[in-house]
Amino acid sequence: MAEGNIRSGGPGARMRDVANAAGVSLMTVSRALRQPQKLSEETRKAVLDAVQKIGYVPNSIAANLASNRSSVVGQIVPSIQNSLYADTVKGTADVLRTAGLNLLLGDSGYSLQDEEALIGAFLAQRVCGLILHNTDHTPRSLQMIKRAGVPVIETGDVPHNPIDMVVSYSNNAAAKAMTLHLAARGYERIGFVSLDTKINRRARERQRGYFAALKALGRRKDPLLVSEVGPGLTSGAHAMVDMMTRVPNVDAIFFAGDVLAIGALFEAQRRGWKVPGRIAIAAFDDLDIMQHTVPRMTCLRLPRLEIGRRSAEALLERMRGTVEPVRLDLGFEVIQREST
Amino acid sequence: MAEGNIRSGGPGARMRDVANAAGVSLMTVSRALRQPQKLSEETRKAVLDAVQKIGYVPNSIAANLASNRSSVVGQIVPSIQNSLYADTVKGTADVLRTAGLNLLLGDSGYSLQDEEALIGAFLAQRVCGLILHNTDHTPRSLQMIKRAGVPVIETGDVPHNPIDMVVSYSNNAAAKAMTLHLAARGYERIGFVSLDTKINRRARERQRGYFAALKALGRRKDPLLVSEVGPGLTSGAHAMVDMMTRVPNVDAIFFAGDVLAIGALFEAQRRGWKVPGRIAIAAFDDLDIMQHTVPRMTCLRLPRLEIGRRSAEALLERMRGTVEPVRLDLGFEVIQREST
DNA sequence: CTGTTAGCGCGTTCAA
DNA sequence: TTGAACGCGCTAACAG
Repeated sequence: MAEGNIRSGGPGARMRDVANAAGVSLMTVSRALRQPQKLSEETRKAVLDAVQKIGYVPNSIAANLASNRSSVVGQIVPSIQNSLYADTVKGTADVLRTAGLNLLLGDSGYSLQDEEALIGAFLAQRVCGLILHNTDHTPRSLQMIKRAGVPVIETGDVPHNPIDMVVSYSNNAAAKAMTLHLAARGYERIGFVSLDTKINRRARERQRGYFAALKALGRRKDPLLVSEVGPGLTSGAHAMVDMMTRVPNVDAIFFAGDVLAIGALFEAQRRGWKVPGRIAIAAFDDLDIMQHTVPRMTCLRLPRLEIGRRSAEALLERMRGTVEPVRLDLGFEVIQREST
Repeated sequence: MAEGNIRSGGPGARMRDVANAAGVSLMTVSRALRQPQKLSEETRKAVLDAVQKIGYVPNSIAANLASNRSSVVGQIVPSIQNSLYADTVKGTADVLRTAGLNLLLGDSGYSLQDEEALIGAFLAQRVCGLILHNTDHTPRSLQMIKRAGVPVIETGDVPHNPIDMVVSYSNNAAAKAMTLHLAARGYERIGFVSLDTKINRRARERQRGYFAALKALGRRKDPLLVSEVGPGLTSGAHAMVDMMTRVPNVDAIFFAGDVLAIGALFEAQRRGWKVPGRIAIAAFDDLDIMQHTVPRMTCLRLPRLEIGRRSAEALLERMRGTVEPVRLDLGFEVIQREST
């Protein structure tokens, strides 16, 4: 566990000191801070004045231990750098703040092993809830969570077998909807580019949604129109060029991952390919930038921030006693713009 | 303080249970987990087996209280959603993880009051260090930090009067360098757009750097060539159009904030303005996207990730006993591309 | 190498 | 409305 840590502060006034300064007992100070209405006005004022004067900062570590409560929520995202997750984290942080809770944040780097390690560390910190942007977990992760009995929110997809609560949208449904949308606009040969479906369930679900749409349309899967690439703008550019080389008459490509679509659009600009004249491009997620590119990008709008907010709220609900596990599908929206 | 929290877990095995199961004392279990080399191999193995079998998750809350150590670092950024800070957070998180430390993350929303509240909450959690992406703080913030005696890193600029440690680059120097660079490339009337300099010290320092460059060049400040706007792509677009309306012969604009430059570039594309023929555009920060736009964007490269990493490392150093406060200026780099 | 004792700073539970 | 005793789960400091 934690090694290179430090003595966490200098002298640091304790509650005892405040009690002495105010001429009351320990408990009175404790109450003044947590249940002010239970004290007479003058006592309360005396205590709070002493707190101010001494500059007392409560020790929530001790409070947690004594009360067996915690005021920290753990959230684990696949990548802090990815602005999509940043939105969700922001939503969570906002709601938690208003409730006086704090956020312990972890980056799993898309690795289930790392997620497991983080879950262990967070449970050791006795978080009062976990928000996982992932629906696959190692057996040990599941075991630890069950044993701890901590409320959990899964997010990022709708799992078939949720651990506890779910706040998300369906990758499958979203990808299917976009594919059908493109077909409805008259595109005949729609390519699909995503991240690695073997290690990334969200990518896999999106690909399944794409296939489901083809089936509904009575079209055949064409392996040449499906590709999986790494993350990043450059990947998107390459994927587009490769696919157009293999299948010259492809007329639309649906990029179901990160910033792939933007990379492709920029590459098309560089090569002077008309979008959507030569090739139509659709993206999965409505990043801010999608409505500023030239042409503006057709995409799906996912409730990123809302997922973070609702997740935190679901946790708060549970803490207030609701037992019914929240299972929310927040849906999505197809945004038609000029790129298709 | 924390209100709507929850009993943090079900039964949850304690160290006592492990001790019983392994037939040893409490301390032996504690040692097996934290100083394995101090135990005989067989004892250690017996204990660790028991830990596995029982599924024991240590209680770091209790450990913290008993040892007066903490394994949590607090980091406060102005905006989690801003990908610049996300990079820094990522750097911090990575280094902390390898050291077994955890990250308590806060979003101050650019407000000193909110920063103060977060600092209070983090100190209550007895964090073993603070990383603040800000060099201005309320008096109460400063007082709390001093009293707590916690190591602090300030980041995001080089403060004249650091609280403790600093890991950053100089906004002033960077802005000056870019302005000089533009002048050296032959631009005569260089505009400057930033965020609000009244509430944002980084913006202020950048503006000062721009003015310093003008002075060094023997050019006059022209108020019409200086503007302050809100954040966002749209702001950048408007700022450019406004400035070009006011000063038709402006030949370059240096956007010293967020994604302003990208918004401007897209607007130029929409209007069919040649970049840099009609107007040259330079950006402050080397977002990934800067090297993919058409034309690619001239910008400053700031050591975002490195700031996060080094900050965490400086904290670790301090915890290992180094008293000398780290004061690092990690510098920057001017990246010349086709937009200027 | 292992165990025992004492207490970290606070909240809970009672009694006053 | 206020206070005293006790213990949360663990580690430090010692003893063996």
